[in-house]
Amino acid sequence: MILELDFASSVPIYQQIRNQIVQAAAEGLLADGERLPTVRALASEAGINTMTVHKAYQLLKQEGYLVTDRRNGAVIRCAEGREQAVKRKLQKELGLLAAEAKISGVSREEFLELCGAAYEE
Amino acid sequence: MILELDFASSVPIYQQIRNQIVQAAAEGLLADGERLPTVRALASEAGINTMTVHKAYQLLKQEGYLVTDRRNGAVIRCAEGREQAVKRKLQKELGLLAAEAKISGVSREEFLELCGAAYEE
Amino acid sequence: MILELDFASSVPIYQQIRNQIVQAAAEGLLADGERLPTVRALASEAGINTMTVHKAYQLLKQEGYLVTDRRNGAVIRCAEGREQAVKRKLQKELGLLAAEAKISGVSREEFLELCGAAYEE
Amino acid sequence: MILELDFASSVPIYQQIRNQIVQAAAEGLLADGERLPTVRALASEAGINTMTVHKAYQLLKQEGYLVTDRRNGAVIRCAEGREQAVKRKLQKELGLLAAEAKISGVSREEFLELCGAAYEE
DNA sequence: GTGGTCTAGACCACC
DNA sequence: GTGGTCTAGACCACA
Repeated sequence: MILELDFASSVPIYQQIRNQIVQAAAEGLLADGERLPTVRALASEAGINTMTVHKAYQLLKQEGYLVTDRRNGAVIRCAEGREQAVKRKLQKELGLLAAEAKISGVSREEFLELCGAAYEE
Repeated sequence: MILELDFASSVPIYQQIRNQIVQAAAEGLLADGERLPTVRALASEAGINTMTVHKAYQLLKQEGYLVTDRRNGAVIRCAEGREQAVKRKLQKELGLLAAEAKISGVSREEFLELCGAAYEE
Repeated sequence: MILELDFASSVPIYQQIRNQIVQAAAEGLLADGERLPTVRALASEAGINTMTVHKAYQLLKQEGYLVTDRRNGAVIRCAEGREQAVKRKLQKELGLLAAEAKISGVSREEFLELCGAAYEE
Repeated sequence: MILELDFASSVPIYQQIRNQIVQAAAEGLLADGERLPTVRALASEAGINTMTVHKAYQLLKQEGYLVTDRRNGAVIRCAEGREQAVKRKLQKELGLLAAEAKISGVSREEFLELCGAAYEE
C-alpha cells in the first residue's frame, strides 16, 4: 500500500487516501475482500496522524467500499448495491465536467475518448 | 440568471456559483461575449454578500471563462487556449469517477452512456 | 498614433496610454517636440472616453514627458531634468524585478541580458 | 518578519506584503522551505485584517512562491518551473522601464549599472 | 455606474 | 492550532 499524498493540495488528506484506495481497487491492485493495512500502520507509513487515516476509513465504510470485519480488520468490498447511488453521483459530476469540456473547445468525440480511456486504465 | 444555491452544502457558495455559470454557458443559456450580471446585482438577487460573488468571478477569470472589461463589467468567454489545461483536468477527474463506477458494478457501456448524455444536455 | 489597449487588463486604460506613448517616444516613433494628437482625436480613434485620454495626458504632463504649448497643443518632451527622479524610480522597481528573477532561478547574466535587450529595442 | 506598509500608497496592501516577502526571499532573509508567519500572526503584527494577509498569501501561492502545507501552514518556495513565466514578465516590465530611462537621459551604461546593483543587493 | 480593496468580526474543516 | 469561507458594511479608482 503506497500512498502518494500532496500536503499542499486543496483536497483534504483523508479524501486523497480515500480516492487512492478506490482507484487501487479499480485497477485490481486491491482485490475484493483483501485486507487493508491497519489505521496505525498506514498512518506511520505515510507520516500522518492516525485520526486522518481513521477519517478516510470511516468515509469508505460509509460509502460501502469497506467493511470492518471483527476478525480481519478492514476489508475492501467491491461490487453491487451501490449502482444507483454511484450513477446519480456520476450524472452530477459528469454534467459539470462535460460543460467545462464543451465551452473549452473539446469535442464530443474527444470527450468520450477520454472517458473510455479513464475506464480502461 | 437564476442561481440555485445550497447553503447547507459542503461545496463553497462561490464554487457553486462558478459551476452554475460554467454549466449555463455550456447549455447555451449564456452566449460567448454576453454580459454577466454585476456582482452587486447577482449578490442581492441570490441574497448573498458581494464578496462571495466577487470571489466566484475572480475564479472564473483566473480559469479563463470570464473577462472583466473595464468599461462594461464581466463578460463570458468561451473556448480557445484552454483545451490542454481542461484535458488534463478531465483525465484526472474522470480517472477517479471511472474507478468508482468500475468497482460499483457500472459497466463500461453504462459509463460511456452516462458520459455521452452529460455532454449532450 | 496607434494604441493597443487591453480593456480586460488590470492596468488602467489611462496608464496603458501613458505607457505606450512613453515607449513610442523611446523607440523614436515620436520625436522630441512632436505634436501629439488632440484628446478628442485620440479618444475617438481608440473608441474610449475623452476623460480617459485627458487623464493620461495629465499624468504625462505631471511627469514632465509632455508640455502643453498654447499654440500647438500637446507636445512630447524628451530629455533631461528628470534623471534623478527616474533613477530613484528605477532603483525601486528594479529591486523587485531582480528579486523575482533571483528566486525564480534566473541568473545574473540572464537578467542583465534581458535588461540590455530592453534598452536596445 | 518585519513589514513596512504604506497605507497611503496606491498600491494595495496585499500587494505590498507580497512584494516584501518576495524581496525578503531574494535577500536570503527567508530560506527556501522556511515557514512564514501565520495569517493571524502577520495580521495582528502589522495591524491589519487577516483577510488582507490571506489575500497576499493567495497571490503568492498562485504565483508559485508559496505552498500551504495542510499540516504546517505557509512555506516559502524558491525556484524551479517559474523561469519562463518570470522571463516573460521581465521582458514586458523592463521594456517600459528602459523606455523611461532612455527618454529621460539615462544612458545604457547607467541603466545596466542600476540593473546589476538591483540584482546584487 | 462598475469592479477592487479593506475592515472587524464570525464560523467551519482539517490535522 | 491552522487556513478557508462568509457576512455586512464601507470607501476608492476607473470610465
